[in-house]
Amino acid sequence: MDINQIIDTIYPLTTNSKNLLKESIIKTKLPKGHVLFKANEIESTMYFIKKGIVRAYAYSDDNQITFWFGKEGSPIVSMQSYVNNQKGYEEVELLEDCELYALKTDKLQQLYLKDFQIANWGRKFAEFELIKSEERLISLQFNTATERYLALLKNYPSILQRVQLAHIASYLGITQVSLSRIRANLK
Amino acid sequence: MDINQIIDTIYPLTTNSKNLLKESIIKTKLPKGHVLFKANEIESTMYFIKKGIVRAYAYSDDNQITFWFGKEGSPIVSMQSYVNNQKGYEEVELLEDCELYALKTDKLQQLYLKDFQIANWGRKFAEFELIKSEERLISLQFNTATERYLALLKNYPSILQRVQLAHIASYLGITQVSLSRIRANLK
DNA sequence: GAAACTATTTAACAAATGATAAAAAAGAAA
DNA sequence: TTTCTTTTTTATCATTTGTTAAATAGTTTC
Repeated sequence: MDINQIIDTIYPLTTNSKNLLKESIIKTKLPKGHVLFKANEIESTMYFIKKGIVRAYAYSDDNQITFWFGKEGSPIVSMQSYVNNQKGYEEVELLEDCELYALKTDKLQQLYLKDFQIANWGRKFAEFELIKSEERLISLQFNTATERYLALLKNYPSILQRVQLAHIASYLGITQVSLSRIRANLK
Repeated sequence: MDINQIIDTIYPLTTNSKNLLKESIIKTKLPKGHVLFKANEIESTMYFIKKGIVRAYAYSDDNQITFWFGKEGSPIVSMQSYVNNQKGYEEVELLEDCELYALKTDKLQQLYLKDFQIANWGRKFAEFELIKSEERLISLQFNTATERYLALLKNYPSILQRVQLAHIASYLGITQVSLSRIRANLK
């Protein structure tokens, strides 16, 4: 997905502001398995996914628990770093070879204080992420594991081809054994 | 909690911008039991809580499931209305007599496009709500019901004195019977 | 293709939670 | 206080999910 489309979907900018923003964005390629963010670090870069799929996870005891998947068009941000300049708890791993757009967050913060349009773009960015977060929260709190699994397949049919079931299970808040059982019962 | 403090905690504004924002804010009192937001409506007002406590809930079949508590200083917003001008799924009920600051969201949207400071204020507002939503999501996905109950008590010790256990149970994602059992086991 | 490795499923039992009903406790009203 | 109502707890049994271990299926490497 092209960077122009990604930017405009969030909030359409005038040519001037858009160029200002794009000046700070660099395209990069990184291989499958690369760990983009590490836990307990302040991340200075955010990304948008041009091509590929990634997961964010955190450790609970020794277990990795996946709590987010990103695909084409998704932003990759460590929210604690982005918002509060503090260490985050999450790690982000590339599940496929990826093409990413990289953006230094300190540059973005400067633009927020300099450019009116970009400030509103940043507002809409946070608002849309908030909507997504709320939807996921409601789904975790209201629906059973089976319902969440079916909803995930509906919203993202190709995920089974792209992501291991172990990651999907922890994303759903259950063990892999439980997911296997759920899948067996659906047949 | 005073409106100046609420505004400044989100993002400190210059006197000018702050007055502009405060011009659109009206103080109101509403009684315990009042339903502030109804499901399937576009809400045109957002609030900040000066005094009191409220809950947001949605229906799952015939059951009300509480997914958020607001207390002094909290904003009350129907996110779907606020962000997308669409109907929300939530209802908001006052659990105590409340003093609220009311703000018409269309006025706020106008200010976002007119005042640079207020645009950045709105950005920080969404960012902080996003941080809170992510924290809650992680807690639902990573922790057991017992852990979530203990964390709630720690973060909000007076909640037991102010909110019925039935609301707390559904907030934790369990039945009231389960919560009773957890409380009994902790003794 | 065989061996080695990884991912997924199945099995068996334990622990946690749900559902329903009833009892007990707490609070409100007469 | 006494009664009535609401809230919370307890008890019982069903269902779901967790844990551990083993079996099967799928991939990669030589």
